[in-house]
Amino acid sequence: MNMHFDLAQTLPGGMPVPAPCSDASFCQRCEVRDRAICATLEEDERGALNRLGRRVTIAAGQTVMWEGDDATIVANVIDGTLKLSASTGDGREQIVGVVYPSDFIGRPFGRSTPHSVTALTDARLCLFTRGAFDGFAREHPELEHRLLQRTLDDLDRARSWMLLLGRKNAREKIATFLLDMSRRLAREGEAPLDRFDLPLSRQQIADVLGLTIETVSRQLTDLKRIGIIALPGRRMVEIRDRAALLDCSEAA
Amino acid sequence: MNMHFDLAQTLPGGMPVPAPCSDASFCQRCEVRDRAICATLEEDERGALNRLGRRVTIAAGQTVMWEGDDATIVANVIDGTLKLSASTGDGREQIVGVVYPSDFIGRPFGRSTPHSVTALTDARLCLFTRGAFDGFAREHPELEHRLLQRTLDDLDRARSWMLLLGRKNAREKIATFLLDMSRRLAREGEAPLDRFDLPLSRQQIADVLGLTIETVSRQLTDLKRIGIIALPGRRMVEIRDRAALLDCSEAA
DNA sequence: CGTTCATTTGAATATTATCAAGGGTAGTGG
DNA sequence: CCACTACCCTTGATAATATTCAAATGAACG
Repeated sequence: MNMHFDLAQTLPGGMPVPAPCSDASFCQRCEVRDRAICATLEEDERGALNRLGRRVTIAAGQTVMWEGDDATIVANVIDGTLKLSASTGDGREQIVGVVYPSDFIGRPFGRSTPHSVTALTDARLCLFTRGAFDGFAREHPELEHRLLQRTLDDLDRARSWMLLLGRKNAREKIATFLLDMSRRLAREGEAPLDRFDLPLSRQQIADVLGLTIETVSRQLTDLKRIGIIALPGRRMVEIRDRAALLDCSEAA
Repeated sequence: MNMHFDLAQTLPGGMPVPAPCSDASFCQRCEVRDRAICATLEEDERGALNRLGRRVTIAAGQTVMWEGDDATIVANVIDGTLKLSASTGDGREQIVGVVYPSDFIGRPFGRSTPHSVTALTDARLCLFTRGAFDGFAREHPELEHRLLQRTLDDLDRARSWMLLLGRKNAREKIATFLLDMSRRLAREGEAPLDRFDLPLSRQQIADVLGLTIETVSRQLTDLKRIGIIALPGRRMVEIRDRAALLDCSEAA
């Protein structure tokens, strides 16, 4: 059961597609209005962009875009966590990014989507068709500038992750990952968390770090054994000795 | 012996800094004028940008920017090949990008440079101070758009390299690397080369692929032994069986 | 012709992956 | 409320792959 946009765009997985939100109050009530790329738009311009977008709800596990597909949609993440992933012909997977509320997903100004986008939790998106978004962006340099800033940040992050993938050992990878999570899950500008719920399963952590699930499990157990972290629940992590964990991460 | 700009900007390594090229003909004769980000600017705007830039020559091995430094300069690559690299505290290095003529380097709109930039060959740059470039870019949406496109492409490339670093074995890494080189060294839009000179030493190849120099050497020797490639010289590679090499690369 | 540096090759070792069970937990239905 | 079942995670033993250490080869340069 696929539903179709009136714009002849299709979303995989048969998720409910609400009517266009012609009501400008959508943006005024938007949870990420101060952080998403549309934050710098004037009130009336934001209204115009809003009329191009659609609020969409995604169930955990649903894939929004497939690697290699024509790039037909882009979106702001309003709520939830999603993964960006690439995979080899024989099914090995690498998670190349994890996105959170206010992040932007999809590939504007290009032909095909270079990686899959899959919801890790239930998620809500503010979805645009490529044609509509690209056109609007070209006419609004302020929006493109925000998008550029975000893309530059993403690139920095991707490249620093390349150092992890290419040159760090399992222990260092896990330590770096935990510290990164503790920072990213904290509220904007606040101190990193010492206790948090991982949004990822062990397998997904392995896919982020280029390891196997067994190695992830063993490394976490080891860090627990030596008292650097505690694991109060399947997905709960507590950093008990941040300095020691930083030592393990061996970052530059 | 460091030389200083009159704009109080410093370039490491004591490379010669020519006077500003107030002569607009610099751009008209520029080798990369049709491909660099300035390509879409109007003639007079390009002249204005030109007056902000300086032609700089870099010797092979020189580092133009250091990881973690304040981001004070950006540049177009006019000629030569440079590497972008990150490293761990104990000196392991990962090359996170290789740039060629017409590429853009540096981190606009940000505080610090996330990775080092080092010349692999002698190189010529069209160099701008951050303040001057950022200001000009903000006033020229067309330029920012080109920069956005380039950054999006770089991000795609970085992420597909993450799949290689995290999930491919040595054989696959080497095969993917050779195919990538044969494509990137071909002229824009032309068929991939079957024979080319590597711009990288064995150690640098290792740093790109997250391997050791010995593993790179062994894999190349093996590929030669089974007749998929030939190695006519230290740095020369000939692809003798592209289909087989593609098989080895196991890309999605 | 000798020196130097990059590369290749070899042998031993280390790290991580793979294969194979075994435990825990949550959710389901009796 | 208590099995039962799935699924995820952990643990153990073994194997594969790449690294490390060491030495030899070879090309480039003065």
